[in-house]
Amino acid sequence: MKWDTLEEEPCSLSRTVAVVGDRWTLLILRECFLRVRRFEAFQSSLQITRHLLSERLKKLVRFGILRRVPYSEAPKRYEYILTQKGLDLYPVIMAMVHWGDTHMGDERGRPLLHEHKTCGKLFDPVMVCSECGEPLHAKQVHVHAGPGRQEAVG
Amino acid sequence: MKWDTLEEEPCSLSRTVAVVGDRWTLLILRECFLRVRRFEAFQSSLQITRHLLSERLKKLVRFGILRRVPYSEAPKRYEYILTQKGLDLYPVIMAMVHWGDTHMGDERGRPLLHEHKTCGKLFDPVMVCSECGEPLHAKQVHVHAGPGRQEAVG
DNA sequence: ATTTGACAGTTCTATTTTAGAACTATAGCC
DNA sequence: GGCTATAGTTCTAAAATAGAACTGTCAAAT
Repeated sequence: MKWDTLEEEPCSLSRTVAVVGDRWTLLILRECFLRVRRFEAFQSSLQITRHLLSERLKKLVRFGILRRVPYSEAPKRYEYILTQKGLDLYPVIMAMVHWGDTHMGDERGRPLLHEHKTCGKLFDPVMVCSECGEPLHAKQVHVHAGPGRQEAVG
Repeated sequence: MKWDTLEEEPCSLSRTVAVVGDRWTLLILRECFLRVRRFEAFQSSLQITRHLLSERLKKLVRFGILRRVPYSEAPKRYEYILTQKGLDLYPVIMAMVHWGDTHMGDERGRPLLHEHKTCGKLFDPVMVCSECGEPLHAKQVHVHAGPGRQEAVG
């Protein structure tokens, strides 16, 4: 497959996968949501090679998910901060965390607990229907072709 | 990094990424949710090489995300069906689809529309707090170390 | 009875990506 | 001048992926 054109496929999943669909990118985003911002900090917490980290950060900046912001003038140094587009990936990351909590746990219990500051409680993320508010399940959803596609895939 | 031990890291995101964190696996799962079940069907709709498709399907079966179910005795033929563990990946896929709809769209509009059979309406998936039901935003969440980890990462 | 086609893979080589380590560059501090 | 911190770049070796061809089973067509 031509990964360089994946982002133009008439499929929103493909387009998302084109941008964040690899191991390192997802792990880098985890660090971003844990407030990591600097090259050295990413590198040492992930043990990613400097070369790949550099590449992935450039790509995330290019797609508008991170902003490269100077924090020192001399020498010039930058940090990488989530844009709104990047912050909007939170449900993707949290959905993966929740699946891992549910299906990949061990006897030691959860690695992290999440507190919702708004209500003060420890929570799990739940995906609901924007219209009726009920939790979503794959079997209750029917897919239609939208305007961005000729015929439905299934 | 040692990808073979990623699934044992004390981090639910790492563990999830270890299983579904690559381009082909995510695309294969999309097809699964669109009711694709057979080797030839995956191969022709994704244009994935047969070798990689074979590998990825084996891996998904090994992790209990797909079940390999015979549908013909002679010749022996199998199809791949989502288990409950696999169906539980729906929020992950839908979160990615929704992000793509929101941030990677073009002038043609959405490729697919989703109808919630329960309420009959076209919807978007929304991630909410299990405790108070409010939509989740990264900045309203505070992370604590859980029992499965010694010290918090951030 | 032999050929053709469908299906579900496996095997092989060439190309691309990633890992791992070393190197570059700027500037502050001792 | 030498040491450290930070943010990269460059190089070679190893691993993963692409692309095409091949295998094996059986049914249906010739």
